[in-house]
Parts: sequence; structure tokens; C-alpha cells
Amino acid sequence: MENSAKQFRKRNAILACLRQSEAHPSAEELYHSLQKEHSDISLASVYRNLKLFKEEGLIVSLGTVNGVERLDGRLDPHVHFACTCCGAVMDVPDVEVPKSVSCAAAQSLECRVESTRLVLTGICKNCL
Amino acid sequence: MENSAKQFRKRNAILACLRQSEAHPSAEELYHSLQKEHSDISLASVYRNLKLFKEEGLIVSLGTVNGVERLDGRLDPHVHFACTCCGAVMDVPDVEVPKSVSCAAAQSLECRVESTRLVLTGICKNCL
DNA sequence: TCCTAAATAAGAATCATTCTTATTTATGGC
DNA sequence: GCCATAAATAAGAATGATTCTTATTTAGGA
Repeated sequence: MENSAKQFRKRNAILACLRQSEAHPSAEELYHSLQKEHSDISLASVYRNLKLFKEEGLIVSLGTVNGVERLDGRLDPHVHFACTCCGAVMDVPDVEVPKSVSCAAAQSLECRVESTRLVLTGICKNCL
Repeated sequence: MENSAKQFRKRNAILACLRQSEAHPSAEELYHSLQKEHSDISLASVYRNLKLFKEEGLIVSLGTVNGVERLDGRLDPHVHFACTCCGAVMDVPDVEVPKSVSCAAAQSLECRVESTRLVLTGICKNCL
């Protein structure tokens, strides 16, 4: 109890770490980032909490890149770019999926659209 | 050699089966569909050929839905809708991602955009 | 027909993710 | 503060999708 870090659950550390990251990390990358401050955290806890966060709507999944799931702590809708060369995932600033797209889908398929995910793929600046 | 089915490689059967499907099937679903005509095909061959098709650009991946990869034999760009309830994936007709989006990304990130993937998620007509 | 290269089947291996269980930690009542 | 109970965690086993390995089969050319 003397240790101030222990005042907070690791759950909070995981969420904070994801929110601070710009890299849209995987569970394992998050686990490694957390090692510095919380060397006694377990990978299973990272996975378990990420799963909970997704269910609670606190984070979103960007889908998998090269077979591993990438996550985002930003909740506002935005477009992503994924480099097929180095695996980096980055935000595309100042662009959004037009509302007309989801409206058209809802109308023609008679479905309810709850979220949109637009991922551009290609080669990033560094890899070019 | 008498058997006409053997005149064609299974590779072709797999590709044809995917192209005929409207369901954006997974590898395992394709495997089951193929059982009727090619009961001696192996699941590993389906996976192996799908991997090759992707590398050759003959098919595209739609990413994973509930942890399993879904594939598409249609190569023209189009938008997809995935039902979080039943896992169905369907085409959204007559809608496209505006070119301005990929142009803006290429410009602001100084990257080369090679493909775009827009997946809407929600609840389909049947599940509503 | 025979030879060589490509394709396949079968099952083992891999890897990300999830589950199980025993332990630790937090919380509320006293 | 101290105990009882519930929640969170660590550790490792289990799972499941996908890939790899190897021996076998098939196709195509000389």
C-alpha cells in the first residue's frame, strides 16, 4: 500500500498506455510498453482487459495486420492507413467516411449500421 | 485420367468456388462447399491456395470477422457490411469510397495508397 | 514411357488469443 | 483497524485458426 503505483489497478495502466500511444499497438506491444512501469503484469491480463474494454466500448479494434489485432484508444471516427511493408498503422488526419455511405447501406440492405472502419493500405513514407 | 474432374487442378476448383460464392466465405466454409465435388480435397490445400491467390492478387481478404478471415473473389472495389450478430458479410451495392479520401491520405502522409477497405458493421435485416 | 517439377494430403507445428485455477488485492461492515 | 467476501490477477494450460513439413501423387515435356 506504500507503493503509489499499487493504488491503481493494472487495468487502468493498460487503458492509459493504449490511450497515450499513437502506434495503434497490438496486445503484445502494449504488454512490452507496460513492462517499464509494471514489470509484474501478465500478458493474459493485458488480453483479458483489452477484451473487456472492447465490450465496454472504451477502445476499438482496427482489425488484424499480419495476423495480429491492432487497437485504438481514440473513439472519434477517423480513417487509418496501414503499411504492408513495416506493419505501421497511422491516423489519416482531416478525412472522414461520408455519412452518405452508411446511409445508403442502411437503406439498400435494410440494416442498422453501428460503426464504419476504413483502412487504406499501401507503403508508408519511411518504406518508400 | 478418365475422371474429368481430375483434368483440372483443385486449385482451379477452389478459385471457382470462391468466385461463385456471394457469402464472402472463410477458408473452412470454402472447404465444406468443395466437399460435394471434391471430397478428397484437404483443408491445408484450401489454405495454401488461398494464400497463393492473395499473393497473386486473384482474390482479396476482407479481414477477420469473429477471429476468422473472410475472402472475396470480386476484385472491383466495393463496400462491405458485416453483421455482428450472425457473422454474415454482404456487398453494399452502388457505393464506393470517394477517391478524395485516398488522395488526401497519400498527400498528408506522403505514402502510396494501394487499396482501400471499408467495412460497415451493425445488425443485418434478418437479425433485426 | 520416363524424368523432373509442381501440387497435394496428412498431420505436426506455430502463434495469437482465451480459459482455468489458485492466489492476491480491493472493498464494505463491524 | 480487522475480517469476510468479491473482484482482479498471474501463470500456465488449452484452444483454434493458420502455416509448415514431408512423403506421395500428378502433370507435362523429352
